[in-house]
Amino acid sequence: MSEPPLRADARRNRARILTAAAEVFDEHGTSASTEEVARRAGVAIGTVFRHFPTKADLLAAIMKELQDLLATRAETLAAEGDPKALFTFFAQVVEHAAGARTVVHLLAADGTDVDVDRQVAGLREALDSLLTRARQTGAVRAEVRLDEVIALLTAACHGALAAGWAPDLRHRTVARLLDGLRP
Amino acid sequence: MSEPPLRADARRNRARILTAAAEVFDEHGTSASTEEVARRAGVAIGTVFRHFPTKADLLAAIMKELQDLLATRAETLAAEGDPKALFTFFAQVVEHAAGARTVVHLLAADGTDVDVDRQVAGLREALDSLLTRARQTGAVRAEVRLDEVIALLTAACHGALAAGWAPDLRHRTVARLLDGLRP
Amino acid sequence: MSEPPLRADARRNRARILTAAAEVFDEHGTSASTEEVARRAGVAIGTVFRHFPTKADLLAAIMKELQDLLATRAETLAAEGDPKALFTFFAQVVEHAAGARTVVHLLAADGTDVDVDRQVAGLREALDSLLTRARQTGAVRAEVRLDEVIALLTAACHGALAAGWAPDLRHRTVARLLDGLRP
Amino acid sequence: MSEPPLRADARRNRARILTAAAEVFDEHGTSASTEEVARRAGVAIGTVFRHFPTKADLLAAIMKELQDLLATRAETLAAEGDPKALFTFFAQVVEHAAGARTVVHLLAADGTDVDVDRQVAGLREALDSLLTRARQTGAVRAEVRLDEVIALLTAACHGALAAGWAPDLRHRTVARLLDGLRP
DNA sequence: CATGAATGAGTATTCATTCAT
DNA sequence: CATGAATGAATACTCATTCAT
Repeated sequence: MSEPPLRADARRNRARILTAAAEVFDEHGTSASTEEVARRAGVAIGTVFRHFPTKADLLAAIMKELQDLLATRAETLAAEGDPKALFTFFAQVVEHAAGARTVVHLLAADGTDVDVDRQVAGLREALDSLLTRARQTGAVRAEVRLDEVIALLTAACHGALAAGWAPDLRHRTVARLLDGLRP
Repeated sequence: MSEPPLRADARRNRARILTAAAEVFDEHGTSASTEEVARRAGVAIGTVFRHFPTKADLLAAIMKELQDLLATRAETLAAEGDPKALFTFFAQVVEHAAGARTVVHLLAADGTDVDVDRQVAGLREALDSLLTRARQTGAVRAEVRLDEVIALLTAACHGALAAGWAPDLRHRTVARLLDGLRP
Repeated sequence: MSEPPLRADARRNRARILTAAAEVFDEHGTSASTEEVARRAGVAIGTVFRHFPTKADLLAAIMKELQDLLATRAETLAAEGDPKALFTFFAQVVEHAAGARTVVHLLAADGTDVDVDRQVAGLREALDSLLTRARQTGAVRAEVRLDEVIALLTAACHGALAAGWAPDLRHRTVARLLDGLRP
Repeated sequence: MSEPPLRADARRNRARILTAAAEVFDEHGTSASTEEVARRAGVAIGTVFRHFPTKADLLAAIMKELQDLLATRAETLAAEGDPKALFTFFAQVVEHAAGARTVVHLLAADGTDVDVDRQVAGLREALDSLLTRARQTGAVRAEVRLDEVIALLTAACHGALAAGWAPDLRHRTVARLLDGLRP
């Protein structure tokens, strides 16, 4: 279970690769070549495969990172206790997605074999807290369920990304989506 | 502009290829091989490339067909004069998207070079009629704009497809989306 | 079952590839690269893979060809009715093996996944005829069984090839082997 | 010639690596990875290459060890004076080969660059003693020469290994081979 | 026009070997 | 000396596209 801690240079390379991969896949989609990732990271191709034995592993690792980031952000918001935190978070995630393909892949399976479902688990809990709080304070209608919220978020991210909504349209669209949750 | 009329067998082949391509790309995504399309259509690979000089051309043609289909359907609904026709159409499109990747590609560019924007034009008009009518009768809030409706539809289609929402979840999610448009 | 007949150029290429492959694998072992085979055959790499979708398929095809050759030769000898035909055939095969790795691979599995056993079937029958005849005429002891003959032939081929026996030694060794079969 | 004596742990590592390598190459053939050898030996890959600068060196070392083993065994048998010791030894070696690829590689070069000929020298002498004794006592025909015996042994080992003869077939085949040496 | 064989650049992955830690 | 991360050449296989039959 607990791997031995990585050597300093290895950890640095792992990080570099992840960063490069996120960039490359954001720019050219997940069909971009691993070689390009290696080039951008400034390492040899073998190094990429030493850290991530498979392209799918690399993709999964990117998603994991992103998931951790989002989950942390959601937890922070939840801790602050603002009843509208759900709306804030929702909008933030969509904003992020507008610029980064990867967010979208985190929220819904793509075509890749990466099993996202399991990875969304962490995010799910965070969203659940936000939703519960919003319901309790009446910011959201009582019958709105967690899976619907996730579905709407997924849809918005996909849309924002794939359709390339301009900022203004994006904001109005998200507003309409959130309107659907209000009492 | 005006191509010479195709020979009967050529026209039949063109149709077969389009049908086969729609199936194949729906099943395996746009990364499916052109060879597979040819196989399914029962023609040789050369024939596919004679009709569609590029894989992108083939994809574009599929979308064009789908666009025509949806536009027609929207116009029919508009002609019937039901104030809630917009909702009906919206739901229908999402249902279709749930089973067919291609709808999604019609509504938003992907990674392919296909210029969808121009293709959505026809659909745009049809949706505009539906929206106008819905606004006039008060089925939809006055400030809801056309681009928002398209954005929501795009998002829902992408979500339904990519996330593979089960029917129940799909219906509830679409309901929430439409709730956002109501007064 | 019955494939459509190949176009003339395709058949020519197929033959060229087989010849080239036999040469290359004889020279460098089965670990030689498919690219080298293509180069030697004067075709592009894709062509090799169009004819033989897998390296194993290519190897299998070579063996099949060789098997057919040997089986034919054995049948010819059997038809002539010489009681010592088994000895003649045995010696011939070993001579061939001395120069060509591939013979050896026909007679025994290697490390490759090629299922030789099934392929030897044809040869087996031919050898059986020769052995039966030899037993009937008393050229070979009654208790000698077919599998032993095959085993000895396998062994001799492997030895001749791998150890690179000089002609003189090869002949004497085969003589000793055959001595073991005589009454 | 005289290397500085190895440190205790270094000597232990060398031995471990040799044992592991013998196992691994027996199981997966010489194309097995050096990394796998390291893993099995419980050392890092660098350690393997420190002891054996090249994969070929590692293979050569294994063979050297095996050669010493067999030579010792042959000498012991020769010392005991049994006229049939040659047969016994022959059978033993083949039995060993049936389970261990490495024996085969000892007796004949393969595709590797290892120069086996020189290595067989020691074994040659031992076999010579056995053969001489057998000839003197009439257990073997007078005209049987040493190189033929070696060739037969080589052949049998290759056959037993590559063809995977079942025990029963193996015994009968060896019996036939030895029959060829008898008066 | 249709066919399907040929092309060849592109991709993920492996592995012997080197070298900084 | 041992470690194990980095290297990068090599390899099997795929696929859009071209073109001779």
